[in-house]
Amino acid sequence: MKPIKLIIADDHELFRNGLNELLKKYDDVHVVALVEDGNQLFQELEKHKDIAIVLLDITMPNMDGFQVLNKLKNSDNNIKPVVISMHDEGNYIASCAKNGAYSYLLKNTDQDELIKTIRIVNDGKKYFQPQIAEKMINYMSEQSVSENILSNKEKEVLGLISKGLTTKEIAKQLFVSSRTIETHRANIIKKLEVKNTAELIKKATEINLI
Amino acid sequence: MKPIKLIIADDHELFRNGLNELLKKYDDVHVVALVEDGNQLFQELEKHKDIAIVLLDITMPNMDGFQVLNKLKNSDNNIKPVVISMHDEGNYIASCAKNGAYSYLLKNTDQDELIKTIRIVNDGKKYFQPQIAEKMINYMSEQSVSENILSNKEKEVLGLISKGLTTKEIAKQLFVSSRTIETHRANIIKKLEVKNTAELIKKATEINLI
DNA sequence: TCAAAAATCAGTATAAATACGGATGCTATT
DNA sequence: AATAGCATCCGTATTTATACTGATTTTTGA
Repeated sequence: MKPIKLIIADDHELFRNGLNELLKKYDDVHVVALVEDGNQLFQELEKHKDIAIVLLDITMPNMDGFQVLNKLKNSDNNIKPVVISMHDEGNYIASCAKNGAYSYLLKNTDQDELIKTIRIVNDGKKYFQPQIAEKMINYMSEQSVSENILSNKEKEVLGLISKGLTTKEIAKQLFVSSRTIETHRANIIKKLEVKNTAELIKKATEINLI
Repeated sequence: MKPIKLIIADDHELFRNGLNELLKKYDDVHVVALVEDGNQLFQELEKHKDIAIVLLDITMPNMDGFQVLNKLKNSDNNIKPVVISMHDEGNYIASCAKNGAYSYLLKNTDQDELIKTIRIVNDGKKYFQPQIAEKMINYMSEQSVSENILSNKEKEVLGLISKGLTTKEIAKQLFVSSRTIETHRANIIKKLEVKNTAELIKKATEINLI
C-alpha cells in the first residue's frame, strides 16, 4: 500500500516541524515537504505531482490559507486540503468549507483525530467534526445574512462613520447632501438591526465589516 | 551534566506533542511533563521539585499563561517561565515581561532559537530577541497609556455605550444622574483621543477594551 | 497623612443624530 | 414592461451628544 503523500503549510516553524515529527509515527503517511506560505506550497506542488493532502494553516504571510484554497479549487488537481487552524469561529470554518476544504481541524485536536481525518480525506471523503459542523451551520444561519446586506455606498459611509467623521463631513467628502448620508446611516442601522451608531460600530467590527 | 528539566504547557495537543518530539533530539533537555493548562501545570510542579523551565502558552483554558506567571512570581521557587505565543503584540509581550517571563518566543521561531533560549534561560539569564524587545518598547511608549487609562467605572460605561444604550438609559441603570454619564463619556473620548462615540467604539474594539 | 485620581453632579449652548414622513431617477432582474 | 433595490434628495421635529466651565465627595496611593 502506498503511503499518503502530504505537505504541511504553516508559518509557525515549531508547529510545522512538530507536526512533522508526530506524523513520522504513522507508516501510511509520508510528509513530502514543509512550507511556510502558499507560494512555497505551490512551488512544491509543481515538483511533486502525486500529493494527496495539504495540511493548511489559514494565517500565513504572502499567500494565506484562503487564497491557497481558492487557487486549488480553480485548478485541475485532486489535492485535498485539510485546514488546521486555531480559530473556531463560524466565519472561518464556513469560508474554508465554501472554498473546498475537505476538513477543518483545530490545533487542539488530538493525534488520533488528525490521523483519522487524514485517512478519511485520503479516500476522497470530506470530514468535519460535529462541533465544527455545528459552528458552521450557526454562522450560516445568522451572520452571513448581514455580511452581504449592505450596498457598496453604505459600506463606504460606514467606514467613514467609524473614522469619526460626522454626517456633514462625510457628505462634503462624497460630494452629496447631508440628507443623503443621514438616509444611508439610517438604512445601515436598520439593516444591521441596531439602535444607534455606537452599537452599529460594535456590530460592524464584530462581523468584520470594518 | 544534568539535563535541563522542563514542562510544556499548551492547550493545543498537536503543538504540545510536536514540541515534545522536537526536544527529544537534544540530550541536555528533558521534558518531564506535558500539560494543557495552568492547573495541571501546578499539579506537576508539586510532583517534580527540580523543574528548571516551563514553556508556557498564553491562551489556555482554566488558568491561562498570565495567571501562571503571576502565581509563579508570587511563590518561592526558581522556575524560569518561557512564554511561547503566537501573538507578537506589544501588550502581550510587555505583560509577560512584567510578570516575570524569562523569555518570549513566537510560535514561528526556529528550533535553533528555541534551544538557544532554553539554554540561556537555564543559566538564569533573561533573553528577549531584538524584534520582541522592540515591540515591547513601542508598546510601552504608546499603547499602555490608553489601555490602563480608563477607570473601572469608565470601562463599565463604555461597555454599556457599545451595547447601544443612550446616556439616559445608562444613568438609569447605574442609578446616577445623566450628567455623570455625560462626564464619563466625555472623559473616555478625551482619554482615548477620539472625536466622537463612533470612533471611540472602533478604537475601543481595536485595543480590546470591549 | 496628604495629594492625586475617580466618581459624582450642574448650567448653558450648540452640534449632531434619530424618527417620522415622502420623492425621483437609475439599474438590474424577472 | 414591470418590479425591486439602490442612490440620491427634502421637511419637520425630537432626542442625543458634545463643548465649555465649574464643583463636591470619596477613594486611592505614595
